Amino acid sequence: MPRVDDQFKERVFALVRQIPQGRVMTYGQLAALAGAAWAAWETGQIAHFGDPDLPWQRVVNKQGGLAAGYPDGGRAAHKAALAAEGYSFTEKDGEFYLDVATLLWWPPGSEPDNAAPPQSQLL
DNA sequence: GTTGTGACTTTTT
DNA sequence: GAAAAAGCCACAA
Repeated sequence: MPRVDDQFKERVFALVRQIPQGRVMTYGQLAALAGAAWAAWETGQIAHFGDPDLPWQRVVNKQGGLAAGYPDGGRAAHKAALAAEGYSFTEKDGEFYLDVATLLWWPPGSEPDNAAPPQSQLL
């Protein structure tokens, strides 16, 4: 029997799979929607080992930056994948950051009062 | 076959 | 500003 609930993992997969092109989500967001805002780290691990077929390229960190451990080149591959889909990001000191204030997407029915809270907690 | 460690972030103290 | 903690899964010895 699972220790907690495997639904956390499946929930993350479902969310990522529902991310429309042109939008992005954050690990903390997926974790929060899955019921574990403090397990954002696990979300990334599950992402890599759980279902590589999902568009994890649309998943970025809370800073709007790129995933550090992305396969095949890490951030470079991630940035290329985003650019290939028409994402607009800003380059900063050799790293690329997305405009989470604009590209951040929430699943239907789970949207907070503000589509993009500037500095408030996710929940 | 079993055990131990590493690893894409986020939050809190 | 910095450090530690927190759901896993996979690989190696």
